[in-house]
Amino acid sequence: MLEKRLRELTARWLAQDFGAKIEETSITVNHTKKEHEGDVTIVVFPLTRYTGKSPEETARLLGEKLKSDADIVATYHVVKGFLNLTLTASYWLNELQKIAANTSYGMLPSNGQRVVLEYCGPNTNKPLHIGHVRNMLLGYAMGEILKAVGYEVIKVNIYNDRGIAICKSMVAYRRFANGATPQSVGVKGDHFVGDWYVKFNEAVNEELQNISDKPDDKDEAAKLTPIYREAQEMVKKWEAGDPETLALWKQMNEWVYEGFRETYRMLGVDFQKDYYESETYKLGKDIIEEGLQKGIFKKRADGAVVIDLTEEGLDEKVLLRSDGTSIYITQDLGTAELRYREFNMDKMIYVVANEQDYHFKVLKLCLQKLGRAWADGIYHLSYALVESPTGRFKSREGKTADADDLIAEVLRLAEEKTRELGKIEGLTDEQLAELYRIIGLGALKYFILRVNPYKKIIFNPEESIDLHGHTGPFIQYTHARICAVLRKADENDEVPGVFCDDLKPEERELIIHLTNYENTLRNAAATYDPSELANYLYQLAKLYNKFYHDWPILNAATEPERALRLLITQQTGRIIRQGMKLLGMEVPERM
RNA sequence: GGCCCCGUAGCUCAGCUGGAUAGAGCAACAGCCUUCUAAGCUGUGGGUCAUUGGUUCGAAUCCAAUCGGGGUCACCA
Repeated sequence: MLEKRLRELTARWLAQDFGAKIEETSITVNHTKKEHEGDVTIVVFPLTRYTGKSPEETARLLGEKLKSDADIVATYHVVKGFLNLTLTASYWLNELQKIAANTSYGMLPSNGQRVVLEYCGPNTNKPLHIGHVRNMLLGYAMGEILKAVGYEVIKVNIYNDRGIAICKSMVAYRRFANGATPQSVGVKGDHFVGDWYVKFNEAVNEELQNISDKPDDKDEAAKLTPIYREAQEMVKKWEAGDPETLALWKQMNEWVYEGFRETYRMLGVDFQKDYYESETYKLGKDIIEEGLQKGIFKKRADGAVVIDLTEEGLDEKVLLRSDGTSIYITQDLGTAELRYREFNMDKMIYVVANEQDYHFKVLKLCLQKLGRAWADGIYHLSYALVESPTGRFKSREGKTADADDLIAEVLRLAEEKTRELGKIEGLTDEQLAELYRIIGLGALKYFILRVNPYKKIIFNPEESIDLHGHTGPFIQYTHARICAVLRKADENDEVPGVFCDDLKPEERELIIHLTNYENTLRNAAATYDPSELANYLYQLAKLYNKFYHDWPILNAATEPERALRLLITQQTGRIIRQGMKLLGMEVPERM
């Protein structure tokens, strides 16, 4: 790699001419800023303490050295303490050809490591909302990026399928539905069940009016209503294994899963394994026992098991209820252990909202204290909420937060815009529907993925989904353009052979950017941040559009120029397609 | 109140382990389609990088404090 090589050469120079031993990593090699001439820049300020010379003189000496030693350096310029190197055209041409010849460019060899990636994690009492969408897009993209850099990835989902929430839907259904089904009323299963959840809350409010002398706290008051008590009863019946309750529970959850599967398919996300809280909620008690025996956990006077994390700057945390039943963290401890036994993974990533930062700190600490070496590989991919311009999306606030509605809306926008532009003659209805889907989802997915996960997203339903500028469709459009060029090139049956030996600035920049692709992937994986890839692809598309605008490709003045530009075009298209795929986005061949 | 995260152009966001005159998009205005897709390209205006202090050759970036916004501190998940 170029930067590494320059660092080595610089370090060797310092050693030979000045007897200085320095860490290669302490030498900064950057891309040269636009306003200066050059491809890469070595910052020489830190080197002056070894050379004992001024920054300018140091840069000049190093420049001379590199120019004579490294045959890839064409010229150099010194600006203050910056050494700007321009590499030879043949170096860049060679890099381009290496990329073109490498069929697995952007797919690094296996690193022998396995990662379990948990994402989505919905409750089964209501439909998916925009928060889940961010979660799923992040989780899916992260998984694909990790695969690309050499991990074996097992994506898993966890369903919170039991407890008071689903029982509320069940109670309302039993009371008011008269045996209706999603099929009978023509409603998607998860929405169907969610509607009964809403109905439950309405019923609570109605019954509340008949209760005098109720507490000020609304949640406390609700617990006094008959229908709420019925829900609590149902939780107990469920835990007791009452057949009738279990049957209804299974039926309603199955409706929900059917609905979820449809949304997953629409978003293009997948899971290799599902976990259900109803199956894992009792897990973890043996770990609690182990912790007690090792003296890491302790039993409080009231019987609850706790861990003291005050030394780590946290609090004392309850891990098991005083009545001996599991709570969230108990089962998460158990599930983690279970997964390690099943998969023997090197890393486990949880894509979960940042509200649970504290929980995952505790979880990781507990496992580490228990001596689980693999716990070091736990990473909480924490992401911030998606908010409306007026603040947090409330599930009751309306349609805008619902995942399915959101998807439908972006598809509609894509169709409207595509029709308006009218470049779609000759496409069948199926092809058109496919195109709207690709573009609409591209807009939505890119909008969410381009933002750093730890930053909150302000989502304005009216304005946020754009098809111009820094967007998914912009990148998709660039790909469609590239395809159009390549189609026409094929017709003329040209064979790229000889290349021209000088590079236009736009060509040079594109090639440089293409050579950064694998590094970007590694970075995105190491920082668990798909937005790095998203922004890289935007830069790439932008550079290509500039190049496309400024230089004729098919009608280039000379054959070597034409061949070079076609190769650049082809490789740019390839990286766009690949990178977008990792982010979960498709690219059309025309639009 | 303790702890955690965020604060960059009117709006939405980049800015890699400290490096040159802080960048994109949207919105506004002005241009570019007899040549490969104008969902594009070019230009103009727009900034006390929340504030103050510190670290050093150099700070949007690191440290501390302050001010704003959010989260969390449940035997909920």
